[in-house]
Order: sequence, then C-alpha cells, then structure tokens
Amino acid sequence: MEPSPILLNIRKHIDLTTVEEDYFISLLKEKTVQRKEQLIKEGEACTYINFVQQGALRAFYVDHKDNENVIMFAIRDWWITDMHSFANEKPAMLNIDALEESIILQLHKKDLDQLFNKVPKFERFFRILMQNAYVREQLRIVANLSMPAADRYDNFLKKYPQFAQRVPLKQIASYLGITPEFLSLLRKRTSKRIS
Amino acid sequence: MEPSPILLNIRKHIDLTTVEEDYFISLLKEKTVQRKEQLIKEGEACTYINFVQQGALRAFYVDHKDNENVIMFAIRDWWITDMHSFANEKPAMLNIDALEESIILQLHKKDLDQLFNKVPKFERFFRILMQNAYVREQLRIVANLSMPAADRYDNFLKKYPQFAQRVPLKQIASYLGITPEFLSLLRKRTSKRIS
DNA sequence: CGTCTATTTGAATGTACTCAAAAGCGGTGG
DNA sequence: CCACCGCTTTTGAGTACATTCAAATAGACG
Repeated sequence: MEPSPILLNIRKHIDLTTVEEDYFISLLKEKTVQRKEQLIKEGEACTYINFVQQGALRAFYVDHKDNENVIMFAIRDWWITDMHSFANEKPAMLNIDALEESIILQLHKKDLDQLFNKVPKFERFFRILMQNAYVREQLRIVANLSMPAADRYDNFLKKYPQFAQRVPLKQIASYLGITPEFLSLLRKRTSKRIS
Repeated sequence: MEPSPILLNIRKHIDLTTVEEDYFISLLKEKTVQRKEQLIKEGEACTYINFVQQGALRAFYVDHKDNENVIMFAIRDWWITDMHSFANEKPAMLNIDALEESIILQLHKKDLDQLFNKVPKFERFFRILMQNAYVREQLRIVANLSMPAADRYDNFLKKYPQFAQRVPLKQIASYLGITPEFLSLLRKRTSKRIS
C-alpha cells in the first residue's frame, strides 16, 4: 500500500511507530476546496493547520487600501495556515483561498495539542517545520531588501518553478510586492534581453 | 536568589525541575562582546545560538553591492543566531556584531541536540520560539509590502521603542529597507507635521 | 582639540506606481 | 461552433516615491 503523502512529509524529520502514524492519521479531516473558495477569512478564528494533498492555495493580507498582498503560496506537500491566529487563538489577519480546486488535510488545534502530549516527537516535527518557515521568511526579507524587482522575479522563478507554472502573474506580482503592470514590463524587458 | 533572565525567559513557555534548570544552565557559556566585535561572520560555521543578557546586537546580510542589510536587532531577553546556518550546519549567510558592549549566553548546537533528547520539553520551548520568529517575520513582510516607508518607520517606533532608543538611525534605515538619507528626510517631514 | 562616523541637505535620476485603455484568453450559453 | 462575458495581461503617459552622489553639519570618542 502507498504511504500517504502526509506521512512521507512527516517521516522526513521524525520516525513514528505504525500505531502513532495511525493515531495521527485519525486526527485528520480531508476537505475539498473549490477554486476561489475561502478557507480562512480575516477576523474569523483559524483553528486548523492544513496540509495540501493536491491543488494550489494562497494566503493574502488585505491592507487599508483594499490591496491584496500575497504572503505565501502552497501546493502539494506544503503546510498552510494563519500561524499567528492558529497558535495564539486570535482572529485571523490573513485570508486563505484556493487558486484551483484543491484537496487538503486539516488538523485541529486542540487535536494537535493532544498529539503533542501523547506523541512528543511531534513537537520536534513542528519545531523543524517552524524553523524552516522562519528561515524561509528571513531569506525572503533579505531578497526584498537587497534586490530590485527584476532580480526578485528571476529569483522567484528559480526558487519556486512549481509556483511559476500554476500561479497567475497577478498573484506573483503581489507576492513580489509590485504591481501586475510593472511585472508585465519587467517580463517584456527580459524577453528582449534574451532574444 | 534572583533567577537568571534566561530561566525567566524559558519559564514563559515550559516548566522545568530544578535539576533540569541546573543542567540547562551548565550548558551555557557566558561571553562579552565588544562594540563592533563580530560574533558571527559570513562563510564561517555558526554553531551557537545566543541569548542576550545585556547590550544590543544586529544581524545583517552583505549583498553583491557591498550594502549591509540589517535583518534583525537583539537586545536583552532576545535570542539571536543565523538560524539557517545553526540548524542545518551550513556556512553562515549572515553577520552578527555588537552595536554596544554586550553580554551573551551561548548554547552550542551539539549541546542543544543533547538537551532535546534528555529534556524533550525543550523541543516545545524552541518550537514556540521558532513559531514566534516565523510569525514576526511574516508580519514584517506584510508591513514591507503594504506600507510606504514613512508608515513603516512609524510602525517600527511603535513596535520596537526599545530599539529606537539604542540603535543608530543608519541601522534602522537599513532594517526598513531605505537609505539613511531618505529616513532623514522622512523624519524632517513628520517633525514638521507635528510642530 | 582633532578624527571618525552619523546625520542632514539638496539636486539630479531612476524605479515603480496610478490610471486608462486595449488586447488576449478561457469558459459558457445560444 | 461561434459570440460574448469576465478576468488577466499588456501598453503607454504622467507622476510619486525613493535613490545616488556630493557636500555640509553635527556628535561621539580618544
């Protein structure tokens, strides 16, 4: 039998017994999210952390000028939630919706807390997950501070080719912190430079 | 007897026995860092995570144009390291130096790994530490994407008044992703607006 | 007091944005 | 199967935000 993608994801960092794996799997709720369907809305409680089995989602922040600022993308094998809201049980600041029809596995905060107590190895798993997320965000800040938009786009294409293929340019522009019009201009320039 | 600041820091998130606390303390090396002394240099291995007992430090990244981009500040009660280098045992990408004479407590990677195995509660502590760091960096990205420089500066002053008092404007400008000249201009503008 | 670095000031420039409009593209219904 | 609709992407003109470079001023430290 094929092991589920989420178990492969977890086995990257910790070893579990079959019993532990079964217990973990029993905590998960599978959910299908339609394109444009909102999984998490700003202001609501965000009680689930989500593992993407299939599809593509985005997290974004709506600022005071009603601009959507894309914070992260998530495709197969990524975890996504509003971590601040999830961990501290505060209203969500972020919105999360599906860029295409997606299948996710949801783990509830209270189940995760129990899991931590019953199987402490999961503390390690989530420590590593948070560590990697922290480092990733720090690298993104470095990129934003030290590179002009054109270089950030090149960098994005190199680093996340999977995203580049599936995500509309408009969303990528937002992720990079530029307008879609400007991204379009940048793309025209580089294509000229190449040809 | 006064409990040490680092124990107070840890007790915010986990409960330890006296034996565990003593064991933890025994792993720490105290170190004094002079103003401008470099604690971590790009390219070298970064084998310590550092808790600031006194003083102020900064982490920065030197880009291909030799600009120093400030990634974070750390004062009393903050932890600082090049997390990517520390966790994955890679050469450091960041530099860390002291903005003023500082006293830090250093915990070695191999001691931390042992600590995790002997006292698994520390997995939880560092999970929460990483979680908070992740959320903080994400909020910073939101701020960078959605606000003009003037608002980011106001935001910084509100959020980190402790830093604003101790850190040179040049360093704050770098942290905000602007030039010191432009920050100076912004300050002149706001002071006019107030008076 | 002199030196070194941080901060301010100003002019010229560049990067990225806004607004408006056209072109492209995928889906849906007739 | 084509025509139309809605949304994304492109184009262009005018503008605003932020940078560079150069130089003056102010502050900190030995």
